[in-house]
Amino acid sequence: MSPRGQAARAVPQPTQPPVRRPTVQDVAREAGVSPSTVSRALHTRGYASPAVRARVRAAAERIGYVTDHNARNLRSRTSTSIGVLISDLRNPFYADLAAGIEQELRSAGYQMVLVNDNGDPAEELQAAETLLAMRVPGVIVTPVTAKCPQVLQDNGVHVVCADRELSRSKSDVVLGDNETGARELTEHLIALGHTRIGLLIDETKWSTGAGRLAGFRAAHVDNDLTVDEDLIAYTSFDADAARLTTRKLLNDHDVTAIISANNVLAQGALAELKDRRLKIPRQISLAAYDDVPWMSLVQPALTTVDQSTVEMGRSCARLLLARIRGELTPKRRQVKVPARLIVRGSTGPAPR
Amino acid sequence: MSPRGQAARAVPQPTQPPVRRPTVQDVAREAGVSPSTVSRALHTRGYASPAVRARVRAAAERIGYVTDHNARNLRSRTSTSIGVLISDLRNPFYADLAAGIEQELRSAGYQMVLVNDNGDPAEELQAAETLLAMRVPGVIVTPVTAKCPQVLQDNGVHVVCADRELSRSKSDVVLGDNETGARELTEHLIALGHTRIGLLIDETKWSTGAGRLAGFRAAHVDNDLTVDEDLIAYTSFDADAARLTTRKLLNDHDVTAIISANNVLAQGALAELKDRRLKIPRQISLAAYDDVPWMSLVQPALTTVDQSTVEMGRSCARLLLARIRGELTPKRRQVKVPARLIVRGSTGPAPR
DNA sequence: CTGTTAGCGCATTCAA
DNA sequence: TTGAATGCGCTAACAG
Repeated sequence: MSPRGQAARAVPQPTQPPVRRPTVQDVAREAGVSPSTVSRALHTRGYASPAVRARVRAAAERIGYVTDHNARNLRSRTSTSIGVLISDLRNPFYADLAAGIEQELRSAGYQMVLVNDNGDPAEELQAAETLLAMRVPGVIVTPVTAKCPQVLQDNGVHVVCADRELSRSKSDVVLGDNETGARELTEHLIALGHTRIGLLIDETKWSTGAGRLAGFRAAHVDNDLTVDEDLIAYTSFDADAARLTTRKLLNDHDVTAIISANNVLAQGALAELKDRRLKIPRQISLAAYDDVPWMSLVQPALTTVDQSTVEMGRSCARLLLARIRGELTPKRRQVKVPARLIVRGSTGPAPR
Repeated sequence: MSPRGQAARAVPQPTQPPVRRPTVQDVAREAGVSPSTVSRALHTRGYASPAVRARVRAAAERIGYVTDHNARNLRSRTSTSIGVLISDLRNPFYADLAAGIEQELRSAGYQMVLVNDNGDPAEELQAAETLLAMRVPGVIVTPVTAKCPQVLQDNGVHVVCADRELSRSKSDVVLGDNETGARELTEHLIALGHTRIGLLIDETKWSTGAGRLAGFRAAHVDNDLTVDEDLIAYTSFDADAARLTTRKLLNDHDVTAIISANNVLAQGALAELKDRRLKIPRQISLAAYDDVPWMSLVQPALTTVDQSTVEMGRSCARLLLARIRGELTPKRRQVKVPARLIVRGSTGPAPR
């Protein structure tokens, strides 16, 4: 194996020759027309008499003809495969996002090539190159690095960034309303009398973390509270780390409520609270950004912000397809998907 | 839009002509060799002197050459795209399965085309046709209908059925050890003194449901208990239905424990138990087949059977690739992934 | 080991 | 409205 670079990419194996599949030639013979007529009858709008069209389709059906996308893509320099690059399929957020994307793509006749980049810049870039090789017309990505969208766009591939944007991106983007969502969540707690609220957060460089933090701050400001910076607990992106960070937060400070910035961190926070046998919400309130199913199953159910993740995915797909079809002005589009506060049992009045 | 049939399939839009990308010709010129030498230097093993190979790769890198998969696939009659057909990406079971598949495929240089068929035979079949059009060499499917694997195989596409098999399938298959898993889970309850155990199950026609039911029965037989058929509560496949079925089960029978046959049904069962304020496991024990993350988060955490779902996905991919590469004898392969009992807090001694 | 030739299956010119 | 000719970009034969 070569060490690196594009030549390292795997290549088709000497697979046993697949069965010979019918071609337009075969259909043409069967229908008694020319190959080009078959092509037009099957796909192009206009340019084929209804009679011929019917005959050709019948013939195609009869002999089991199925268009060869490779040939079609090669010739027409288009493709109906769309690349989707996400960070972690096992995280319900990304799974929902992908589900929304796939649904919309499929109903428009497109296919989804899904790559899990594990949030790793190298894998993300490698994936981008694979998608370039596939000549996909567009990619939806939850970006890790600006370089990935960059490379794709430099090669004429349309890009929609999903969930977050990095610095000054030139691509279309679909974002959740992180600031509003976080503000409402924080205000909900403040309204319950909480003044010492811990924020468990993993990153603030992406627009997601930055927005949620901003909303958290804004809620304080709007209510004449000052944010105690020590209550902003920066942690790593996994549940175990979140648990340890929560432990430290509770040891060092007397917070009456905790907000976790996403669904994964919430797992860690909840685990720690349960471990300490703290009564929720009597002794401490817990709330989470990014509602996922388990949050309704625990007792008490968690107060959360629902990001409409599936809809976010659908939006991404719709936007990308519109772009590909040339239905949009050159101006960069930014779509915002609403965030919705869902109050459940895990938040209550602040203990005195 | 035409009503149905293959001609209805969407076709590439008149997208704006993409940027012109470098071809082997360009690389050849840049490196001062012939196109075929470029091809060999870049991909084929052997048949190119190290010097030339290096020169070609450097040239390719320099001008930003990226292989065109469409052209390559067309010419070589192979493809590195693999179809994956699953029922519900939002269900963590399928998400994990897909994640395992993708991981293994990607590390072997293959791409995953993911289709969510929603457990619908029509969508499944439609997806199969799309994958035929893409000329994928193989497909991994959690089958809904026997027709789907059938159609694919008839067209020379290798198929691996994942998680379950339908009737006498001719395809390779990767299954969980449902019978053993369910037996161990049931025996665990029996050992705790339970004799009236409810089984919440949605289907018994697929090998999954049938296997789990068989394991449930076997455990009873092995322990000289007779299965009360009324305690086998057949339900629909969603959580809400499971909840209603659980309600009925509890109303009509005095079970001391409930086993749910999968992770979705467990949601319904748990919801109903909580709604009734039943103390778990003091008043009733609850156990679930198919461990997913939330089951460790609820209080008490659920006793489950872990299906090694990600590993199951990896196995599927490995098996399929081996088949594609022709490394396997013609004989149909059946891989069994172990099931593992995980005892947590939701199961306890039977109340007297 | 390398270059030349040919053609994968299709959609698109252009003529008729 | 249809048919004939062309070539998308690549790799498999073959010859050298």
